[in-house]
Amino acid sequence: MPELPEVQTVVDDLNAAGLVGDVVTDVACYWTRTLANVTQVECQKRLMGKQISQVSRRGKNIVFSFTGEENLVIHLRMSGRLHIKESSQPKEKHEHFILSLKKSGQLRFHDTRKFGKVYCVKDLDSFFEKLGIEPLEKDFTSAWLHRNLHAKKRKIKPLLLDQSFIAGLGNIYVDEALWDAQIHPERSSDSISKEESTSLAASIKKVLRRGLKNMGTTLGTGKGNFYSVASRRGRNSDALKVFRRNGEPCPRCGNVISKMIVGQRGTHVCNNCQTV
DNA sequence: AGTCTTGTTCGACT
DNA sequence: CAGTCGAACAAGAC
Repeated sequence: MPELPEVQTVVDDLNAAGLVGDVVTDVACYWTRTLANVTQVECQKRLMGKQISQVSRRGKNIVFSFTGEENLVIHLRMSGRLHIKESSQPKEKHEHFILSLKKSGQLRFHDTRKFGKVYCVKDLDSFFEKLGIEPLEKDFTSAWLHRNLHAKKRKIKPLLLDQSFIAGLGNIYVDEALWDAQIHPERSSDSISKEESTSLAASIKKVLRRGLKNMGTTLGTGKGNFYSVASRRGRNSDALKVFRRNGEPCPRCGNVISKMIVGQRGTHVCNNCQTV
């Protein structure tokens, strides 16, 4: 569920909550596979007594950096959420990982579908080695996009979803960006012209920044939907133009928005103004 | 009851 | 090697 704007919203909330400077007093994991690359015992051994020096984001990953070359990386995948609670509050069914802190209480990782992952990482550079470019950083330009689209021969949508190509885009913002740039999701990457690359790069930044401004996209009311740290919903769903709007008129041309499968993912498209 | 899902990875296949 | 496809992970929403 959470893509770049949602993950950044969570990171901003964690920073606003004042986690930086706090110290780890305990580590607990209740679903073995959540803690992906270390055992609970090893994670505990490595983090106990360490102080949080920074909370940041890389792609869809949340990075807690500690003094003494340790990091905790959390990927929310489909249904992960982070909440800060008092240790006296009863543990909920889907809270699978809990980091206890000296001042702030407990950081709890809640994940109904259990796809989320927590990693203990010393060397962030090698951990993120295969992760692609950050779409909101200044090295992500239309020239970069055009050059790299032409280095591949893949359908544009699955390529944009590939985290080793661009880090942080997911199904919602890719559908929105392709609609905004008027490019059909099944176009071959090497068929995208220079002009189209320019509008696509601009559209990607535009939809991500709008999602960020609206503090993320929350769809529906289900438990698996996006909620930020203080269980706050994102307001970006009203700003979506095509995602889950199949059957509704395209806001640009009035043609009915349709839904199709591209790269095994549900895909929303206006077949009139997104050119094949 | 059956189908779908906002993410990622792996192996089989072309 | 490059790319595509289905399955797997797991639970809930519709």
